[in-house]
Amino acid sequence: MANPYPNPKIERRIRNFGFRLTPQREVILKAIANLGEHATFDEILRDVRRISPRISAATVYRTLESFSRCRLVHGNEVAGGKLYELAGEEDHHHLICHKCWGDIKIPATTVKKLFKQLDKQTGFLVLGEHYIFMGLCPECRLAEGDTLGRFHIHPKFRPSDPEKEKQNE
Amino acid sequence: MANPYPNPKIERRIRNFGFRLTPQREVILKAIANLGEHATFDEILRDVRRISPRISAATVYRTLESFSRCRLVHGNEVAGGKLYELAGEEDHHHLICHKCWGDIKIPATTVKKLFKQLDKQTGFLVLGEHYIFMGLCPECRLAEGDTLGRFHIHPKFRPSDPEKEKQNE
DNA sequence: CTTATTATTGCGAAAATTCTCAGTTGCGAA
DNA sequence: TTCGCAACTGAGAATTTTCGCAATAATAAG
Repeated sequence: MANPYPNPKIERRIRNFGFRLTPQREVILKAIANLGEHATFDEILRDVRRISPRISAATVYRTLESFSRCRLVHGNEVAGGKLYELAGEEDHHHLICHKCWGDIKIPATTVKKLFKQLDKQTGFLVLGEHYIFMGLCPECRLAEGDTLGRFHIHPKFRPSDPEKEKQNE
Repeated sequence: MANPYPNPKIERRIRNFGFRLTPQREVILKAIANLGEHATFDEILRDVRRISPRISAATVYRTLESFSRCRLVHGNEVAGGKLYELAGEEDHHHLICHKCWGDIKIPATTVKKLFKQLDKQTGFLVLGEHYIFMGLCPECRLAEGDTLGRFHIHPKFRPSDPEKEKQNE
């Protein structure tokens, strides 16, 4: 999607951290970009293998870790599993509804105010630029009834999900 | 520490969610309470086995999951691993310094303001009551130099940590 | 271009986590 | 108290994730 691999900014970032550019990493980065906002490990591996079937799972795990370290991708634990996303130009956070799993993206500036206040009160400097806040979106708030309390599992991580079945063939 | 097991509030919570009280869960809950603020799975399992050596790891995994669902414990991904803590009376959040790993606890009310603002702007109702914000504590901010950028691993999860060695014998 | 250094890779093994299943047992209802 | 349902447990299998290692190849220096 955004930031295809041959990108001087990205290359510089990787090298600045002492990491190296390899063909495998090119494929993996492209896969994450293609998959959009929130990709699971399985989705990434599948996409990677479509291009280069010989890339090992271990390499993908390790690359994801490396990319996280140089903040090229964000890896976030969400309701039962980890979701990856390419770190774009503008910092942002997510509001994810744990009922319909809708995702509202908010600019980092909205949250900056809180962080400034925390700084004033405690002297602590918050550095993360990609937090996920769980809760209820406007629609689900109205159509409420049960939810509150129960902890739902993200559809992508549910064992018997129609979405997942499709991909398994 | 707080909230030892024979506790009507806790029992009610568990049953309200359709979960059951068992001797194993009593031991596990006590272990988490004993271990204090942030316990790893290994620490919990070790503590549990000291009391009841026959409790299986699978049971501990499953119990931790169940307790999380009824919000009796908070499980949080922190720099390379998951840390568990008993959900106490007062909701709170954590500011963790990724340099010295100090932990500043802040009352939930401090963050409520942000959530209210998010509500006003988007209509989204944030429900989480136990977020962890990573960054730099007042001391490490001054003594800075390198850090920024690099992603550190929490001491409890470092493969060759003196802390961990002690326990392994 | 050549060379030395060292991060990276793929493989198989190891470790961690989840799952399956048959037997138990908590607990609500009678 | 007894009964019956369904949640829970332990053991082992299955799966996922990490690790160790020898071979490879990206990078920087000459």
